[in-house]
Amino acid sequence: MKTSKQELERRMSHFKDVCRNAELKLTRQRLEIFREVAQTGDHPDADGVHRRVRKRIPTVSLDTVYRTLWLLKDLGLITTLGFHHNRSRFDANLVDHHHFVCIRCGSTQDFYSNEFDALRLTETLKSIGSVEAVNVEVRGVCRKCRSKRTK
Amino acid sequence: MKTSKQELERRMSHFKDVCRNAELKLTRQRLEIFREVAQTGDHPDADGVHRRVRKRIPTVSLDTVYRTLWLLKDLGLITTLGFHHNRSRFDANLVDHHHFVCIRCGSTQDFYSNEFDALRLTETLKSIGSVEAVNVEVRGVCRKCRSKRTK
DNA sequence: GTTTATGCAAAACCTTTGCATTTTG
DNA sequence: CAAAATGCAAAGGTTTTGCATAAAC
Repeated sequence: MKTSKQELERRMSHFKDVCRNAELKLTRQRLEIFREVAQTGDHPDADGVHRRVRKRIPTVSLDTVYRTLWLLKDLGLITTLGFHHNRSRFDANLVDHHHFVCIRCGSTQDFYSNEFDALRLTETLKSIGSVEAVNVEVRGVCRKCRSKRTK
Repeated sequence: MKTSKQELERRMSHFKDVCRNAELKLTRQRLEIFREVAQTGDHPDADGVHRRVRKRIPTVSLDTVYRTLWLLKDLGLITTLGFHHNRSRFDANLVDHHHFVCIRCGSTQDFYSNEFDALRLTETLKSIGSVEAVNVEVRGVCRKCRSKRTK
């Protein structure tokens, strides 16, 4: 699901604010790299971001993409999610949400659930440590993959 | 939490059954690699398994450990879980459970929760695909790390 | 004895780092 | 102009692969 124009603009503007506040330079690379992650509904890896940003900035290098993505993570502008095929993947959706991961093709879709968000933390859990985030990962086979091999 | 003697024996015997069924050879390496994962309560990466197995079989190579771990996964005898520092981690606990991951040290602890297991799948979710497993990942700071830097 | 698994070494892969050059504020 | 970011190339770390040797059935 692609990000709406409105939401994208909100994210871009927040991104600029945070950069200015942190006295970070607003380079064309940073703008395009963030826009790419903020714009897409899937959860691209560094190489995917690089490939797409290169369409706008043909000379951008993969290491700049990596440096920028980790920087964005440090700034709290994006998060990382579980790997697939040994690659980190990035997500600019900061609203509480959960993931459906297809065990065949690895595609990940966001979904929302009041019930999942309302999960109470058990006593056992509290004794393990202090909780920062609860994320539900649902694994299964997505529609596309199901229709491919329906036996 | 270490696996009980009884449970370990159950796992070993299941492992042997599955191998025989698949006409796979029961080598000393396979036995010790599986035993190592089945025995421990933490969720070691390939290097960790290799290091520990080498105590019993000093000549075992890292690539055999990898090949065996992926084989065990294909056979459904172990599962992989989210990465930490770019390393795959392995888990022989096949009973429904959830994970607490420490965002500082990366240690992962299993926990059980009837409430979490009973999560109903919403309609939205059903439309995304068929569900195989629901896993809750709780991120936070574990007790050890909390006592280290209590500011 | 035949088939399969192992160990070795080298390759493949993703990610990070040092440094000269370019760009931003 | 000073400070910081980029691009390049090379290194670092994990995982995979080809092939001869060794082990299991």
